[in-house]
Amino acid sequence: MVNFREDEKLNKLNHSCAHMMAQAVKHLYPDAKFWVGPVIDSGFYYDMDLGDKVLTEEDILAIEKEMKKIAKDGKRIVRHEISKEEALEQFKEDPYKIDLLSRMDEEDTVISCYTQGDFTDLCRGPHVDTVKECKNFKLIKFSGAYYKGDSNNKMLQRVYGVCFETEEELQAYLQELEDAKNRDHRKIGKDLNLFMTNDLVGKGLPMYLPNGYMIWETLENYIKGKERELGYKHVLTPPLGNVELYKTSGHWDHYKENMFPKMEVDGEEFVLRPMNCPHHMMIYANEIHSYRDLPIRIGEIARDCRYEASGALKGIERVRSFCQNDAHLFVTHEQIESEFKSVVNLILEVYKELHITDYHFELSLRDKEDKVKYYPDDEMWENAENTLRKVLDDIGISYVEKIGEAAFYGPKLDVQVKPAVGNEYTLSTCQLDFCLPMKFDLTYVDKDGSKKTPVVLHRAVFGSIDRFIAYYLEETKGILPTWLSPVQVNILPVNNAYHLEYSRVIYSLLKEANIRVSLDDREEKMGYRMRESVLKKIPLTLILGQKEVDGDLISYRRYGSEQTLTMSKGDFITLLKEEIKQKK
RNA sequence: GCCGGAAUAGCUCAAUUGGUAGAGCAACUGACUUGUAAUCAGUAGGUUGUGGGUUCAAGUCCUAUUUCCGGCACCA
Repeated sequence: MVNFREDEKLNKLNHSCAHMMAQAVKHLYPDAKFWVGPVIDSGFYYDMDLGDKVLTEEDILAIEKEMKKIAKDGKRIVRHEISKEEALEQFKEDPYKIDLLSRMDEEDTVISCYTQGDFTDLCRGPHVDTVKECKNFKLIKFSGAYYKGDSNNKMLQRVYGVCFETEEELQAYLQELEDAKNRDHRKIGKDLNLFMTNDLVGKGLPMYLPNGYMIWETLENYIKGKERELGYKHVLTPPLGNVELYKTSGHWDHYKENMFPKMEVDGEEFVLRPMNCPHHMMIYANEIHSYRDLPIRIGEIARDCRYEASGALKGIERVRSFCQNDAHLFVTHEQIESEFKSVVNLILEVYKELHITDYHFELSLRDKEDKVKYYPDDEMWENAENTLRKVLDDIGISYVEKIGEAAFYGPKLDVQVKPAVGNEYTLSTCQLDFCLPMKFDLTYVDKDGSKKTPVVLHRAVFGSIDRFIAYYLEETKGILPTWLSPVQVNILPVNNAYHLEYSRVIYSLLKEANIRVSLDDREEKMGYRMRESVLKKIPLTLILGQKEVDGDLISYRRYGSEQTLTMSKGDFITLLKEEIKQKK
């Protein structure tokens, strides 16, 4: 999908279009005041103060109409410069402009403005030459947005739009947006009967249906297998714990607002756990460890519950109860590098095997100024951050550094992906932590007999299984590879009277070979059953009729193909087994 | 949580300015006995998310509430 911010031409065009929209809004709402109107990856927006006015669908149409008029009129966009003093004087009635001007550097004594017809706005530019060039635009969506992104502030009106050089490009883009809705995991999940929610159970609490759970279980077994190969030991811990556990870890202080409230039982206070690190810390603390035991790798498919804001909930991507594919690696300082590398390599390997290609790495660092959120130990942070940088440079993967995105206990490497609809999110993560081991007094006995504090790596390859399934459904448009498909083979007897018996034989044969197989023996026409098989996106549909019975053969049709191939039973099973093994 | 929008049969959707809640698919029954994306006929299916209100009359208007959707804020 096109990126408006990175594409130089589109960036300029969309920025100009944002100005044109502001001009149209000013025509319709003369008292309108404007905050910022940047170009973003998906187009442009403008944040506007319209007093008490809240925009409606009709208003947006009216703004579009006014924009068309302005574009048709085709005024030139003219740049001119004024001094900061002049600017302060000119915009003294506009608190938003004054705010912008006050944020500029001391050295910025000259301010640039852009004027088109009756509209002037402060702006660095650059812009296109005339508003005529902005005629191929569309306003996409609108909503309230907090002034300066702070929920304590007033809510402004934000309108999003896109602008292209040609009408054809615009239409193609709008079509892409439409198509994206069709691969939304919420739609696929409903269509394929993968998961559901129920008001009586509660919002943000998805339930996996047999098909969805088959995908879940297959992914769980896959990742646990990978982890076992790397020496992870899996454990099972309860989804709640004493609130003291979280006071000790620091999570209570940092996140109690986002936890389900504590409950009292027999004089003790419990919380549904928002994460399972503390449980794993206690498992480590359960026995004395020698330096010879490290690294110790504890893994768990662990259920956590978080009180996510109601407005944040989305399908199975953001929920209030989910399962992390979590693990904690307890290591010595010397082992940090190699273990961190091993985790990154595991992530890369899994992505490769699952054919995930559209992702990028973010190195999330602390904000040095934020003394509240981050554990106050400069040396620790410097060390941790430099270690992560070194490993990433060694492996040779590119990443962007994000200041202020670290966890309160340490820096982390996040793998970011973008869903069909909505904002990008973290799929996998690996976090370095010098902090929790100290808080829980974790130790190991070193060579010289002294007690040392281990370092912990928190990591999740499938951040949460729920979210991973959401992402994978969107990546594959619901057309899952055979190894992950809830039903791998669907058998259609041509005529039950003559071919059902043979179909049952093949069904048993596949079942014995551990293939997930179904037999559609309903008294319906072939076309009807074939249609359903395709709609369910079953990878392989077997057609068994007289030809197959006589020759002891099978014929199959692959999803997405109209070809039918015939081969021996044995060859088919071999082919299938290989395909599943290869995760194609 | 905040700003807006939506909610009609299991699913996808209809229902003039307020005036008898419908259709297709799915389900069920029967006929058809089938070679690659929908065989035909019939039956059943609803307190229009929920609670109040306005009205002779409410799916439609008002109000509260729940859930979902689009953004914002949040995301250990």
